[in-house]
Formats: sequence, structure tokens, C-alpha cells
Amino acid sequence: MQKEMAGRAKKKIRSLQDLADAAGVSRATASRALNDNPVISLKTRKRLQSLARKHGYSINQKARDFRLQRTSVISVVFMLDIRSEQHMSDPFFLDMLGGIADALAEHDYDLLLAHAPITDVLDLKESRVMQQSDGTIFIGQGEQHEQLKELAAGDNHMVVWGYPVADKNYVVIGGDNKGGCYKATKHLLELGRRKVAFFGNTNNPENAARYAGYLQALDEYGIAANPMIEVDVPFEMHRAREVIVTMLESGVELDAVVCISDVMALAAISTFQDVGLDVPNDIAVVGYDDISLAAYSSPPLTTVRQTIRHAGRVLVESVLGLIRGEHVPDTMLTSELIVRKSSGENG
Amino acid sequence: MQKEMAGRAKKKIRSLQDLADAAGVSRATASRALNDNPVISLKTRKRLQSLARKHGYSINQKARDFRLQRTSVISVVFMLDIRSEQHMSDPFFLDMLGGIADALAEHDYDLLLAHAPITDVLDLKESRVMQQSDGTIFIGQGEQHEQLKELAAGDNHMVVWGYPVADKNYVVIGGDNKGGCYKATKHLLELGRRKVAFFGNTNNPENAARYAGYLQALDEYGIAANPMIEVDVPFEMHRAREVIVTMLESGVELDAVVCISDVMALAAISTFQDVGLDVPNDIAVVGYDDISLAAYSSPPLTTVRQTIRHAGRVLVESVLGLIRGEHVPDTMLTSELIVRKSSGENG
DNA sequence: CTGAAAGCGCTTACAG
DNA sequence: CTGAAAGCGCTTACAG
Repeated sequence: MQKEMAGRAKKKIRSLQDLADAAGVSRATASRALNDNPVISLKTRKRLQSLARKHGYSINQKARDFRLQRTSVISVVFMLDIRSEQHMSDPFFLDMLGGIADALAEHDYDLLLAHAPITDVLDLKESRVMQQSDGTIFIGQGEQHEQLKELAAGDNHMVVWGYPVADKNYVVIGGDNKGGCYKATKHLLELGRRKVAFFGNTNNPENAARYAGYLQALDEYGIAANPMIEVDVPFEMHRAREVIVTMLESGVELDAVVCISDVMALAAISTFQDVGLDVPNDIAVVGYDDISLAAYSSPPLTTVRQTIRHAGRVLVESVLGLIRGEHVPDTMLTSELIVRKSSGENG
Repeated sequence: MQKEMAGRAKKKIRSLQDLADAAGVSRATASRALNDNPVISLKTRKRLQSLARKHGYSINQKARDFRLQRTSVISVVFMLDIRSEQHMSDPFFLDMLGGIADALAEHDYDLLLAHAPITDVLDLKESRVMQQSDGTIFIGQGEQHEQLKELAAGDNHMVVWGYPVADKNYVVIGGDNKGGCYKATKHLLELGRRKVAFFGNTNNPENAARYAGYLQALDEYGIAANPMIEVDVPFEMHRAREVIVTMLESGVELDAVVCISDVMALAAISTFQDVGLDVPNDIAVVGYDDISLAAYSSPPLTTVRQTIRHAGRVLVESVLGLIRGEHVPDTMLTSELIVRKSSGENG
């Protein structure tokens, strides 16, 4: 008897079968008990659960997922646009990723990160990213709207951070890009600036919407857009600097800049200061995103706040909704202008 | 006959069995063929492989992993130290994560991100993080060296980004923190600064090593450490600002600062400028990490470069080495001083 | 060179 | 309320 108990105590419980043996029930009962299936008597459930706890056993989720034909994995694809050269180290991405990771963890999903530059999203169709995950979150549309449409035509559970495009067939979550840039531009105009440049490209829907907001504000003030100061500034900072310097040397005049991201705004400020221009006195600068560093630049950055972490949560709730078979609407999050010193006044 | 072919063509191939049926071989042969097992005739292998390609079938990795009793997942734990309040959005983390993600992808491993603040690492022992992954990468030791030791005492495959501690039993990859901060401090001393402060806490091994490097440089110049200007500055920027302001108001004199991270250095510069101090003329500032924004602050930041992305690769290679059962040595990556304008001179 | 059979750790419809 | 049995999609030792 002693011997038997000793033997039993020694045996490491590594599977449901082990646990069932130790408790003297079947594997089926053990499974139901640990899943708190009410068809099992409360007493048996409690007994099995505490036995499991005592032995440090918990259900093998991978086996469970396999049996249930699911993965409990959501993949996240950063659509780093090669042409725009936006860099992964933009803090915007990490904040977004953090929001997504937190929300997924709460729902017991794992996060599969696919961030290598994607030349053609369709390649993902046969990759683990889409095949071995229950859903996919795309961060940005890049210039691949058509490919995203084709992916969405499959039965994939996918949501996209971006801006709605006319004929889209996928769920879009995004900020109010047009309204955000409208507010930013209007703010500069209200402060008396009249030669307001736009720094950034417009080759994806989000950026195009921001540009539209910029134009709308100019229009309200009866200012014609000046192509000379709408610059396709690359996200990559070394190149951004070159482009900006070239533009300044061309002799165009400007007294304010609306930038497509905070990182670009920081690069612009640094470049202006290098050539002896004062921000905001000579040139006012407004960014976009409100990354945490924005408040600590010199001067502190006026910017359009995107509630990035919250956006991450919305993306997660949306993709999980799709997985549950629900109808999921698009979401547009509001954008708020945060006024600091880089635009002059206030701050 | 026609009918049969039509039927066959229509049937969607979703599993090895489907493929085997379509090819007229056994499931076992199909498995070996797709894995390019040379025991199968080359002809059969090629035939099966092209058939699979034609039907867009690829092996279900999750089922394969399950059968092979592995997960193909490496988990990454960011040891966000609650006391030091270093924020996840520090670009340092994203660069590191990017390096890790790239390297893992090359080896066909997935990345499970666990970044919620960990109060007690031992909680991970029973979580998916360690149970359902083949290995774990910890970013930072925080103040949990003892707990990491206990985890390592299990048979876990784990590597830690940090700094070697005397009685450690886990593999450590890290920068030359002591040497890096030594160089940074010496650089300031060589430029004639004599009242050099240290901004940061020393409550984890990495930071303690940096502090030691700072002291060593001071010592070589015969300067005694002044406790008044070794400030436990929190990583969180709002609080950092408060602490710095309080210190300045206390009337201590300083003409240079060595900061424990670039983000902290940027916060410090911003704070100094706010109170009317000029950087670098009144106070020289040196950071640590060389995040990509460091070159674009105002003034551009002198800092100690950590080859962050490369470090990510080394972490991955090391943990995969452990999984393969190899002996994996510690690695110390060199640290290089990048001189820009925030320290005065050059840049 | 190929196949039949066992089994990875679970869940659940079915039967009692 | 509980159990025996089938099966999720694979791989591999064993036998031929």
C-alpha cells in the first residue's frame, strides 16, 4: 500500500491520461472536468481541477487547438511600403503592436509577427501567416489594395488598418486621416501661416486622405495648392533630409509644414535647424501620430494624436468578431490635434 | 473514365491522405516524398511534390509540429521593469524585436510575444509562454535574477539579454555595458567636463555595469563620484522631467550628463532647454543605444551604439543552439561611441 | 523502395 | 453523470 502510494506520487502527470489515472476516472471525464463542463458533477470537477493544480498540470493547448481545428494564433502583417521607406522602428508601429498584443493576450490568442517587407501580399496566401493562423491583421494598405482584395475574396478572416477605398471588400479600421490633417493645416492657417507645405507621399489610401484634408483646409482659406511645396518626402530619415535640403535650395518659400508622421516631422525639424532656420519662428511644423517622444522634441511637437493602443484593441476585437462569424463594421477613430510649441503660439 | 477524372480533379486536396489518394500512393509515401526523404525514389518525390504544388497543398505545419512534439515557436518576454518605468514604446525594443523576428523567420520559427509587465517571472512557468514554446528569449533581467535562475534550473531553453551576474546559470547575451559607459564618460572628461552626472537607476545588472563604467572613467581622472548628481531617473518621461527639475532646483552644479538610454537623454535635453540651459554649451549630454532618432534630435545625440538588430540575431541563434542540444556560450557585443553634437565639439 | 499501423494529447457524439 | 471509441493531420519504426 505504501509502496503503491509512493509509486503514484512519484509519477509525473504530463497528460490528461496521467491525470485521469491518478484520479481513477476516464480521460473523457478528466477533459470535461478541466474544461468545467457542467455535465460533470461539481464534486468531480473540483476534485480533478485541484488535483491538476497540485501536480502543476495544465492542458496542452497545442493539442487542444489541434483537436479543435484551430490555432489560437492571429498573425500581424506590417505592410512596410518599400517605396515610402517607412521604417519598422517608427515608434508608431511598436505602440500599435503593443495594443494588439495586449488585447490578444486577454483573449488567449498568440501573436505571429510577420514584418519582413512584403513585396506581394499574395505570397502570404500559401504561407504560414494565413494558413496556420485563425485570422490576420494588416497594418497599412501600402499600394496593395488590389492584392488585399484578392486575399479578402478567399474566406480569410482579415482586418486592415488603413483608410476605406471605394471598392474594398475587407474590414477597415483607421483614423480620421482626412479630418486629422484638415485640423492640422487649419491650425497653421489660423496662426497666420500662408505657405504651408505637405511633406509625405500620397501613394496609399491613408496618406491620400491626409493630403485631401490638407487641400480642403487650404481651399477654405482660398489658397491654391502649390505643387512646389508638396514634397514626396521618403520616410527614411537620411533620404528625407536630402529631399528637404534640395527643396530649400530650390528657393521655394514656405513658413509651415504638415508632416505625414511624427518621425518625419522630427527629421524635418532637425534639417531646418541645421540650415539655420528656427522652428517655429521661421517655419512651423506639425506632425502626425503623437508618439510618446513627440512631447520631448525641441521644440515639442504639435501633432495629430492617433489613439494607437486603442486602435490595436479595436483591430483585435474586429478580427475575433469575424472568427466568431459576426458581421463586423468598419471603424473610424477620431483624431485630435495636440498643440505644442513646434507650430508657434500656445504649447 | 471522364467522369472519374472530373471527380478527381474537383476534389480539393486538404490533407496528406487526399494527396496520397490522388497520386495512388500511401500516406506514408506522400509524407516522405514531401519531406524529400531520399529513401523514396527521386521520381516519386518529384511527382508528389509537383502534384502538391499544382493543387496548392502544403503540409499542415501545426499537425506536423504536434506529431513531432515541438511547437516551432519561440517566445519573447520583455522584462519591463515596473519600478524603472521603461516604456515598451522605446524604439530600442522594436529594433530588438525586429532583429529577433527576422532571424526567427529565416529558421521557420514563429514568435510569441509576451510583453505585459511581468511582476514575477516565475508565473511564466505554468503559462503558454514557456510550456507551449520550444524556447524563450528574455529581454532584460530586471530585478529578477533569482527568478530567472530558478526558471533556468528547469530544463527550459532560455537565453537572456542582459549582463552576466556572478552566480548565473543561464546564457547571457549583451552589450559591453561597462565599456560603453566608460567610453561615454571618458569622452566627456576629455572634452573638459568635470561635473558629470549619471542619469538612470542601477537596479538591474546592465545598468549597474554602465554605472561601474562611469565610475571607472571618473576614477581615472581622479574625480570622486558625487552622489548628488547620480540620479535615479525613471524611464518614464513625465516623471524623468520632474526628477531632473527637482535636482536642478536643488542647486547642484553639473556640466554633463551620461544617460542610461537615448530616450532618457532626449527627455533630459528637452527638460534642460525648457529651463533655459543650452545643450551642449551649458550641459553636454550622452545617450545609450543609438536608436534611429538619435541622429535627428536637436542637437543630434552623442550616444553609445548597441548593434541592436544584430543582437536580436545572436539571441535567436543562441536559443536555437540550446534547442539543438549544443553548448552555447555567453556573448558580449562590442559597444561603439557615436559622437554627435550633444556632447559638444565634433559631430 | 513502399505500406500498414501506431500514436502525438486532446475532445465529443454516442451509448449507457 | 461517466466511459469507450473515433479522429484531428501528420511521422516513423517495423516489416516486407
